[in-house]
Amino acid sequence: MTIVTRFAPSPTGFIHVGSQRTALYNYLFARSRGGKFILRIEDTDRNRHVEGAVENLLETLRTLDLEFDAGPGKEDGNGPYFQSERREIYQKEVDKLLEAGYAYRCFCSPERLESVRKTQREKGLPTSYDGKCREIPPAESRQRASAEAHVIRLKIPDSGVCRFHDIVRGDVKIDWSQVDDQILVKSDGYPTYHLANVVDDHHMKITHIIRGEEWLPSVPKHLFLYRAFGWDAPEMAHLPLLLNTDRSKLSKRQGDVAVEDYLSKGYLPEALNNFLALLGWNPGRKNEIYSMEELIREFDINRITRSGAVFDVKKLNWMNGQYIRKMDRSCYLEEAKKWLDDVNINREKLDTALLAVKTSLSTFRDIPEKLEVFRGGPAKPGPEAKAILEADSSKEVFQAYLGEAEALTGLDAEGFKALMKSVQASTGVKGKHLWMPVRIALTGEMHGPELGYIAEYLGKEENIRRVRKQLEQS
RNA sequence: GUCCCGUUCGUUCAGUGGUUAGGACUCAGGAUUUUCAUUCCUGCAACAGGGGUUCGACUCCCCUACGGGAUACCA
Repeated sequence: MTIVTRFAPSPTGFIHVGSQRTALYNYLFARSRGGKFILRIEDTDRNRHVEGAVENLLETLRTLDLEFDAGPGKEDGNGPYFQSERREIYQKEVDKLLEAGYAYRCFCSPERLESVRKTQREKGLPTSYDGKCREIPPAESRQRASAEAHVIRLKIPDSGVCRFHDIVRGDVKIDWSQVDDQILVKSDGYPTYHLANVVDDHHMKITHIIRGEEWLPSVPKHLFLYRAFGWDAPEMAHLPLLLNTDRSKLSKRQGDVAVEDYLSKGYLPEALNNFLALLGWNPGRKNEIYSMEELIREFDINRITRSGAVFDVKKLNWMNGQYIRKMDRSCYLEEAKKWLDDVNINREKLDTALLAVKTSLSTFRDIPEKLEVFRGGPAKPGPEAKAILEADSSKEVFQAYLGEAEALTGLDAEGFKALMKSVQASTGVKGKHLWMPVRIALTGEMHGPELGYIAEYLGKEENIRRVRKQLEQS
């Protein structure tokens, strides 16, 4: 049997990182088993329609390298992949349900429903539809349907228990009495998620549903639908939720939740995938860094964790830094150049500067700040730095430095090292006492990237100018 | 309120009856380095509580507590 999974987001404008993980797991599972991964757009809520959301979604999925085998713009005969374009299909299917008595029309107003719920809650009863329209005779129902606003509801059994198996949760049982007569078709004629997802999953031959834990309580409704239609239900795996630091459901209030937010903050898609993959699953090895190929090779749906996972940015930062450090020279430079914030930097020697800060980055957005040391003149030294500059040995170093530097034709990192070596030889000053004064003379700071890079970036003339200026001042 | 799911270091993930309870992130200390960063080493730190079952429970069962989710003409 060919495995078919799907990612079925509703296009609300951006992809939640939780959704990214769901998509990723669906993708990994399908790929690891030689199956197919499908993208379906769940746009049945017209009130939540967001312009451009689908385009953005497709673009983000592309960036994340989660390629689907069928979906919008990639038809395979089972489409269309927008639910809004599948209304005739739902209509046809729901008619069968009506015919067979598994569903019924409900003419109750939203106001009445709200008041019913309210009294139920006050009495401590589970809130659910009270079944007022359940027993309207078919003929009368049909007649009223043409004139009155109505919805179509599922006729859930009122006793017994629904048992099912979930790959992540194991055996779960829910009393049918707890299950509501779910609305299948809204008064505007659009299907609800419950109807649409069952019908589509069947028609699209989905074999495994991998989705968030919030859907677990709805499973009986879906199972009832499969049974009513006479279809086999797919296997299911309900994923644990992603949480805020305080363990509440990951929300916008407490930080970024959109994939797009993280991308625009300079996180690499690969790092994001790697990080999210390990939130709720692990291959049982000590390693933490996995390429997409490795994730596909290692992924095992039976090793998915059951409890919610806090989205820990600190670890993401570390991991992203690992990915940045691992990038080869040209890839790194190409990416890094997208993150410059102004032109106040020597373009010709930009590469030198960027390479110099590579190991200190956790995201690409750190670049402008890290590049600070390269632009403008040296900073004004602090008290501690000043003390170092004023030491006698420092003056000796500066003098020797100038003498040696003048004779040079040019200055690169390599040449700088040689230069320092010979200054050390001629002055007898070494280690910290040798390097610190030079660092401070060149940058004004006591910390920063490797000095060789800085010297190379400044060039011979500027080196001499700054050191001379320092010597004259002290 | 009702139903469902969950609970191992601060975080994340291992560990499925007998382990000095392990790795990673964070944090602290140390080494390397011209500084910072990197890298490496070391350390701190956990089985929610109570009952069972068992010769023996982090591991199995029950209860409690706590956390989360669902209870929409949203998905």
